[in-house]
Amino acid sequence: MTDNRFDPSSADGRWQRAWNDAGTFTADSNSEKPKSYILEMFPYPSGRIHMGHVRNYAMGDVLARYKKMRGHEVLHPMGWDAFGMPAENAAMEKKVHPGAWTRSNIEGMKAQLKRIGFALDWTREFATCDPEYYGHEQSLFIDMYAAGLVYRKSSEVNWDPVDMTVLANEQVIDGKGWRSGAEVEKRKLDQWFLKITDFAEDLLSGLGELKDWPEKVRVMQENWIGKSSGLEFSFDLSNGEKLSVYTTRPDTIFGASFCAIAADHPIAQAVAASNSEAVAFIEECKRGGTTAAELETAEKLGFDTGITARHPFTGEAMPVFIANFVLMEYGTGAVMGVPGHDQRDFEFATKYKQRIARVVASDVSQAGAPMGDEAEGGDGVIVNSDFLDGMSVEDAKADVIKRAETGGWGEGTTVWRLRDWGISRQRYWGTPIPFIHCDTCGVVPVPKDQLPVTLPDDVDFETPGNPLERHATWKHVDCPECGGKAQRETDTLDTFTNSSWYFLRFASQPADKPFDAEEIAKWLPVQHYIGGVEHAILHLLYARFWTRALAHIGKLDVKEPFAALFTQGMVTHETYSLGDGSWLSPDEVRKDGQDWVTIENGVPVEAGRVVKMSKSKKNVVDPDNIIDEYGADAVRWFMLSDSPPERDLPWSVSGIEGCARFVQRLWRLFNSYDANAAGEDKALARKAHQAIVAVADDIEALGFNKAVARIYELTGAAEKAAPSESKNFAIRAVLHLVSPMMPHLAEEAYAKLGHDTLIADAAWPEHDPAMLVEDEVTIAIQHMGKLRDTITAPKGAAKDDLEALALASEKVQRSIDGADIRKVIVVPDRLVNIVT
RNA sequence: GCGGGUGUGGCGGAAUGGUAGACGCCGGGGACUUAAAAUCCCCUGAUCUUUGAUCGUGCGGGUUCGAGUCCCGCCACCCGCACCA
Repeated sequence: MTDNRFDPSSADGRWQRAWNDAGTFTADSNSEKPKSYILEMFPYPSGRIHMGHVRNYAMGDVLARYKKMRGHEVLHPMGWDAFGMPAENAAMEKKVHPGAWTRSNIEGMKAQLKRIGFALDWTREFATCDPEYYGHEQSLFIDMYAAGLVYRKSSEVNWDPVDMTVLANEQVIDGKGWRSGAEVEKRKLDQWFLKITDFAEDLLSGLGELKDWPEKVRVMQENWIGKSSGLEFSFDLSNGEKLSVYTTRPDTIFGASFCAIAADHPIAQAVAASNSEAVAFIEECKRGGTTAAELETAEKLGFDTGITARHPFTGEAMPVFIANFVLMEYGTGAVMGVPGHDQRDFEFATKYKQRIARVVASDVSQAGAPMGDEAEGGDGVIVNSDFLDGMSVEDAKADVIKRAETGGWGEGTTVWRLRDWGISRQRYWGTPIPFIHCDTCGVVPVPKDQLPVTLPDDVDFETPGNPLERHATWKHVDCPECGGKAQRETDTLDTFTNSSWYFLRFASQPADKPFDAEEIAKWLPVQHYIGGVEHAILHLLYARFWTRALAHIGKLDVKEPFAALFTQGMVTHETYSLGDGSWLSPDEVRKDGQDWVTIENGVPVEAGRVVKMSKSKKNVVDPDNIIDEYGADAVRWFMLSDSPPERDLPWSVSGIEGCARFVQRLWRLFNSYDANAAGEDKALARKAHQAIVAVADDIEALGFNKAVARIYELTGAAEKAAPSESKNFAIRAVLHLVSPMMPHLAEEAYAKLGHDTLIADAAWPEHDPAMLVEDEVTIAIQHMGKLRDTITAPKGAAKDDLEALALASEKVQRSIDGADIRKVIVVPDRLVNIVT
């Protein structure tokens, strides 16, 4: 260690050990201090920490360290979302056990995280594949079962033929498996479900209170829950049956000219039983693609069943079609067609020559106005609708619902897009569902004293499918109730279950139960939850649901687990390709003048778009290599600089070099500290006090890029100043302000200044409010709103004085050029604007 | 189509309706050095007739003494959702 250079390779590890040995970041639940729970979404142990993790955790780390400096007891834990398919895929490809693969990844990634110096409480670390953790999860699942929140039903599932597993609706993207990309098939299986729909209303209304969540995420969840209200009612059919339909526009009922049912609607199936043309049509419907582009262009197709439906008011007989645009899964799987006021119905009616009537108009006088070439969805008054004529859309909706309910042929209902959460997975590497199937007793929960139901180790992945299913002995057990021969459930829980309550286990981890409600109450809700926006719907909705469900069954007194959510942007990097579709990694190319060439043989390379770092594009930069070269603090600083945290951050070599230079620049500044210096430098002292306040405000608002800029400014000012007491104060301020971001450098300098305590334990510097105000200000002088001059005036100068000073300016007089002054606007301490 | 977001120098980006471009990167010039690295200093939105002026925050209007910021109407790009009745 020399005075002129800070050496991260020696200092980083030394301070990391010091924090570890002192237990600096171990959270004390019994502390009297105000508590802060700072959490970043825990990683899946895929193998390596990537830059996205580093950025995510650097943000949380600054918050955690800052809160600690502000006198809070901080809980900032870390663990591993360790169940999941990649481990099984690795098992198949590399012939390693999923557990061994996962454990070794955890070990490596933990070492990587430690090298970055995060202020984490490692005493609370766990992996979701620990039997202790998933055993408690099984216990909670059994509790939910007892409370009626878990049920089984035979249902058609999305079957991924490659991964050999069931997928949740959310895991099916454009009809393909989210991981394998394989075309998803439909299969009927007995499945386990969680009743998330019981909480639909609550999950929706709760969003309104999440003021510190991004608007975007709340809207996405709102759309996902998809509440709509309308009328469900039945048509009498010509074959004697009834057809139930759902509509959000009962006010347009007089505009109905046909009915349409889904291809897999029971009535459609019945028609198909005796009609081969109907069979062919239904087949065709099922073949249709489900991608956005296909749906956009897909023609509305229908098949006339020959059945008619009787209009409840007019008695008109309306044809019933099987139609390709009606979904069995939503509403009743059948709709009334109102072509005048629904675009899909309009297209359908145009093709199949159905009546297109106007029943809503801008004004009663427009009742006879012809329809245009598309449906009219707008508001207006009801026309051509008998007793509804002249009513507003809203009034007519209410009136029709009332008449239906009075007449007993329908009722006002709420329909949700949200479905119950199918949690069965035909997979090995997950939490075993703790139930036993007995021929005599049915489905029986595993007694709690027999938990955890652990995964067997001796499994093979040579054949596709679920290893638990074909294990020789694992599933064969005695029934806990009758003692007869029975079989274990071989499905495991969806991995999203594991991440639905891990934040509770971090806060409280007793051995004998999942968590302690009183301990939870000390920490929850999480004050800052930080992670990627890709979890906006699934993980965050499921976690909100679990928290509510556990509160509902009396395990908790918390409803919303995450008070504030922050979704950070991605780390991006330029891409390099040879132009033939193959990608090159950043360390295979170099810059040759303005162009890029390969290092190996100088072949020209195309520099492509700046996109998220990904293995497939090979534009990945490994944090370990960067830390080796520049040290942890430079990487942390880069992750926080420049881009606002919610936006993407483009990685660049010159950027990290700049950060590393700044580390050394700070080191030189800290070394210029002269304990014997005397005298005041009021301007510098003022800047330091202002920075103390501004950086704190910026960090609290998660404006890390702005905090960084202010630290640069204060650093620059301190560097230029001559030695003085004020300069020393400014240096100490910079040291403290930068310590959450560059903790290693800060500790090293803090020790060098003679402290034998850790700066991590130090308090945020105090500021003097009197020092925040300047005593001189620069006043802008404008003529007609255009800047003409600036003057320096004492802070708080009188308006008249400022006006006089402004008019005395030669530049201003030249600009006015003798014109009549009509008005002078004076904004104290800001500007003077002369209007002529 | 619906919903949300974003548009400011060569780049990332600052700016309670009040001096647009803070801060960083890149680039240019200089100092130190035998030389290099490191470091330090200066310049760096555009244009012009350059001690100064004009233009300039996606485009077109408006409100205002004053608009990147507020209002109206557009455009482009990004993200999410989607035959959801």
